[in-house]
Amino acid sequence: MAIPFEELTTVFSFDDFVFRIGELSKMTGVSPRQLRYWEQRGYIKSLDRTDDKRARSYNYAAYVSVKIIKHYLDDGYTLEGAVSQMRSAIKYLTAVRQFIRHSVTSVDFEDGGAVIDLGVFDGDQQKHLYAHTRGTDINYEIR
DNA sequence: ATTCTCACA
DNA sequence: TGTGAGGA
Repeated sequence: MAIPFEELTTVFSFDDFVFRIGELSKMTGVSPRQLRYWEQRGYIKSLDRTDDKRARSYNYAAYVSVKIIKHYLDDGYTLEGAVSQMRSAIKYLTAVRQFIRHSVTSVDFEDGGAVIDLGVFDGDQQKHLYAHTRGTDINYEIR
């Protein structure tokens, strides 16, 4: 029984994850003071604050950005350098994510491994490219 | 209990 | 960037 990948992506939305500054701080090891400062500098952004919500809130995208900045910061980069690395990393991640979103149409399982449908392969759009994965080993098949 | 802004012995 | 004040 193949799982329709698109349904999973609509049901499982990362945007449903929203954190406040204290939570994001614990999740990333970055102090609330730093988070506010980074936002002031335009490095990260919090969700729009409506009249009733005076406190900042962050989505998953913000979490990823902070996590990446923190990574390079710990690696010895300056804040500006870490932010630069974060921006390019986000570009790569976005490109890969988009590719996967549009290429993976379904996933099935056969004898312990996954069979991932990578969509139409030929110009006539009659055949699909399948990736058979077991662990880190990947074999391709046109069917 | 948390978060916010502002100022800085 | 940290910290404390004074509010909400």
